[in-house]
Amino acid sequence: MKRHLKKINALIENFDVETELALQSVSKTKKYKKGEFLLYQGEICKSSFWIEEGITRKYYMNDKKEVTTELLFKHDLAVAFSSYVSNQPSLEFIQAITDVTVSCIDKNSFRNIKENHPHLIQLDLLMTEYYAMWLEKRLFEFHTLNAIDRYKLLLLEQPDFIRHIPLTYIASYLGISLETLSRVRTKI
Amino acid sequence: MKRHLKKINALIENFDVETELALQSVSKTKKYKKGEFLLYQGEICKSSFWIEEGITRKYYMNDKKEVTTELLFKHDLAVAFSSYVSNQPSLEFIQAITDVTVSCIDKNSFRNIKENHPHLIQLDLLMTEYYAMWLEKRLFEFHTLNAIDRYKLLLLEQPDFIRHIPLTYIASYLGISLETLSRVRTKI
DNA sequence: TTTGGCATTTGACTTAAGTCAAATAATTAG
DNA sequence: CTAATTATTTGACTTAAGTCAAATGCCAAA
Repeated sequence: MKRHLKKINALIENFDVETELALQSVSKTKKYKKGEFLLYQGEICKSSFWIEEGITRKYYMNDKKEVTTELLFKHDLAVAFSSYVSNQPSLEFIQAITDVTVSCIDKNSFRNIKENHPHLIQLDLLMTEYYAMWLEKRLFEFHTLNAIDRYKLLLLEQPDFIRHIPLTYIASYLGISLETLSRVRTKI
Repeated sequence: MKRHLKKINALIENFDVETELALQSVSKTKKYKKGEFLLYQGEICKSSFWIEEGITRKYYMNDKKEVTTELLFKHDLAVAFSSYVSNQPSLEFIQAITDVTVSCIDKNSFRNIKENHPHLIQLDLLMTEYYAMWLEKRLFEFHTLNAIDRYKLLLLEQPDFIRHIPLTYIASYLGISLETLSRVRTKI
């Protein structure tokens, strides 16, 4: 996964000036306050959000309960993927859980500039591959680890981030109840 | 998801003859007997397998138990994705569960011809998007459905599954024990 | 600095699904 | 066709995690 991020960075480093400008031309800086929504469930996701600062999460409602699907930090890309790709209403919300600054990239404009900038379609592919690998990893962890071990792994992989996030979100991200998470924490 | 498959097909229909030939030049028909392996755990996945005929599955071992990650049918693409993308040893086996015929596409050759055939990188992107959406859907189903409903959904979406596939594989694909699956089946 | 509202923990109980063992049923090989 | 093997079902019991309710901790605004 890390290796793949390096590939992505290497590609971006090698962008020619034109490509860089094109990308800038379709990007727009936006700011959201803690608690505000970058995307609502039911909306079609028409842009991707490159996190410049702060933390966001993706989640959906199931049975009046929130299921957090992803936690996104500085230099992550927040998108309601299926909605973005297939132009269908999003099942997910995207919400700022701290004040955030994002670089908002319009989807249609990005599609347009991809035509003339081969590096950009490569970037798109690499990012999508990265996301698919991340999803595979997440599925794998749900199948092979119990609540305790999933929490331990999260601590291991994202130690500092976890500090700033309410346990409710972490529990729902780990797919366990808040109470179970609380109990897990005492056992570590 | 269906809409996305249509996009993929539309793209393939519109391939120019050169692209088509290039693709053929890196493809090679192979046959496997029931039970044989297209890929072993630990191998680096250096090709993708387009299923022409038959059924395969992807699975890994966890605690001496098999976890089936994907069942693949005619016109599906079987790849150990993370291994393929990041050149790391595969955690997964790919196994023929009936006699199968596949069109085996060499990864490096495919990467080479992508350079000169822009349609092919578009194809790559669309296929990867499709896989990522499928993974999202699978995660969603694990989080929102219990054993009974996951089985019902499988019956609904892939009725032909059940006919040709031993229950052990179906159970491990649904993430439940064989016994639970057996009990679920009586309750339908 | 107090108060009201979240966030977290703790306790008692329930439940979905797993495990282990054994009994049938269905295929396959000889 | 029959034995052997493999697949599936059934039963009794266990367990990880969920639920509901209450207690405690913690911060932020008045």
